[in-house]
Amino acid sequence: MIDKNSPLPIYYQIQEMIRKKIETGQWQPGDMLPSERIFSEDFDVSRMTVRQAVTELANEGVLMREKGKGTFVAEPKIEQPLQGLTSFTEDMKARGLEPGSTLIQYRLRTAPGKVAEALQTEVETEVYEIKRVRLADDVPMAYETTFINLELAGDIPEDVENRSIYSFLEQERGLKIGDGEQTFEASLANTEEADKLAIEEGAPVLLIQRITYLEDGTPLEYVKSAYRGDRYKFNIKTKRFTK
Amino acid sequence: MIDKNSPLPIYYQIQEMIRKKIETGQWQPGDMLPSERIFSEDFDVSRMTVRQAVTELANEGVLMREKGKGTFVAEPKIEQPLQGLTSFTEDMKARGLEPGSTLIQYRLRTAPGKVAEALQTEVETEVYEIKRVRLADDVPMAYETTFINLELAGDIPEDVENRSIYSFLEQERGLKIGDGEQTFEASLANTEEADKLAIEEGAPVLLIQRITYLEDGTPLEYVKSAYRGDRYKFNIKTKRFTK
DNA sequence: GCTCAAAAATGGTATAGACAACTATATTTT
DNA sequence: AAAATATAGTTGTCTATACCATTTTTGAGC
Repeated sequence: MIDKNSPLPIYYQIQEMIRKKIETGQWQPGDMLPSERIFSEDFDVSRMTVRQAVTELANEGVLMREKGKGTFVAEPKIEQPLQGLTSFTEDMKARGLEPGSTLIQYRLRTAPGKVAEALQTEVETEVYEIKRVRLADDVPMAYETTFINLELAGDIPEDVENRSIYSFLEQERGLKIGDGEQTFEASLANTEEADKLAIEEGAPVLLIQRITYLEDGTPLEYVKSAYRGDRYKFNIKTKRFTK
Repeated sequence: MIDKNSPLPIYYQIQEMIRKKIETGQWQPGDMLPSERIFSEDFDVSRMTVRQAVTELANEGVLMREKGKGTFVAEPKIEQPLQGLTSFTEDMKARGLEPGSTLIQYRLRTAPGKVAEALQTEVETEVYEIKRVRLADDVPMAYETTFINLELAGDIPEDVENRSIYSFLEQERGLKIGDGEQTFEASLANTEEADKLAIEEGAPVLLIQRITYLEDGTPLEYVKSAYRGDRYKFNIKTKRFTK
């Protein structure tokens, strides 16, 4: 199970082993892991090496340590998805609403200046421009324009409207999504937004812009969304880093 | 500098020492730190103890390690502070603006229903209610109402207006701030907000509500802020957790 | 059964040392 | 002068051990 001759560090192998046990459900949330001493005996490694593996997982929130008690599989916090980066689809589901979508525009074009800048490409780069009205329980919730780098994403079928682009790119294209940057801003609905969202011009809208990066740091998509101010609140959990 | 008889762990003392050197500018971004071996000799501690201190700081992004080269003070990524939970004061400084504050109201009162709920206390609980206009380079940026549990925070001097409440509570009260929950919402300025922010009634405002928790999970404060929509964008970096 | 004290088990901190992998510099060889 | 080689310095990984603080379990005595 642990290969001391592997080029991969032992602590890393232990980490992956633990992750797998949790992923496959062999270890359930709340379950106590073998103690560090047991671990080190079973794998014939030093306890400090086990700790190096467990410490990282504890920092990630996968495991919970309690002095004198043991190390446990952490509960998958229900709100955790919103802690990070979510698609509209995932967001609405987490709120108990049925996500939907109406495709307004779907085309390939060269990247506008701001988009090229955000995606760190040239203005000649071909990008998808996808405009959708996003529905929650069949009521307009947001008007969203997505720009995706064609080179990275490959062909995107036009029927994305009813599924999460994220899950499509992850499952069909094997892209690994990493971090994202978002900005939030309050504004008033312009004519187009008011029309698509079925609200009055000048009604409050929450503008969210997001740049999504792959795990290697390459910008994948740039999304501008206008959410109805009267129907949508964005929730996020944040962690304080000591200065 | 390092006290082996202190109740605080040695690695923690080293951590704080490094932080202070960076904060005070004695160590500048890009500077190379003394090597781990030098550190361990100078402080007469084991190298592993030094590593424990440095590892955490590297994880936080304060330091950068490069194998074969050394450990360096990380560039203070402009957006990084906003990755976590920041006070208005810290936020504005990170944007290169001079934070200021005008005290509008400062009193003790029993907690209103929503506040009691957010702070997980009873409505009879005494809380501070502090209303402040927050300035950036002397221009109104946000109108903020803070509720803080008296029992947890103890007496708060009235001159908080010119400092960060966070830093006061951390430094003077020894409270350790943990996570926070925030909601973002677009709205239109009501009469009071318009007056305090020197904008028109009905102008767009970004409403941010935040509950701040201590490390042990106890709610410490509940803050409602109205930011000028024409002057403020909230930036955040988020990380995607695999489902 | 109950209580209290002792023992065992657990994670937290710390040591002293070893070798590996990588980088930069100095030195030698060509 | 250029290239190859050695050398020193750095972080990365790992070992074996020790003691501490907290929690749980055990067991003796009642």
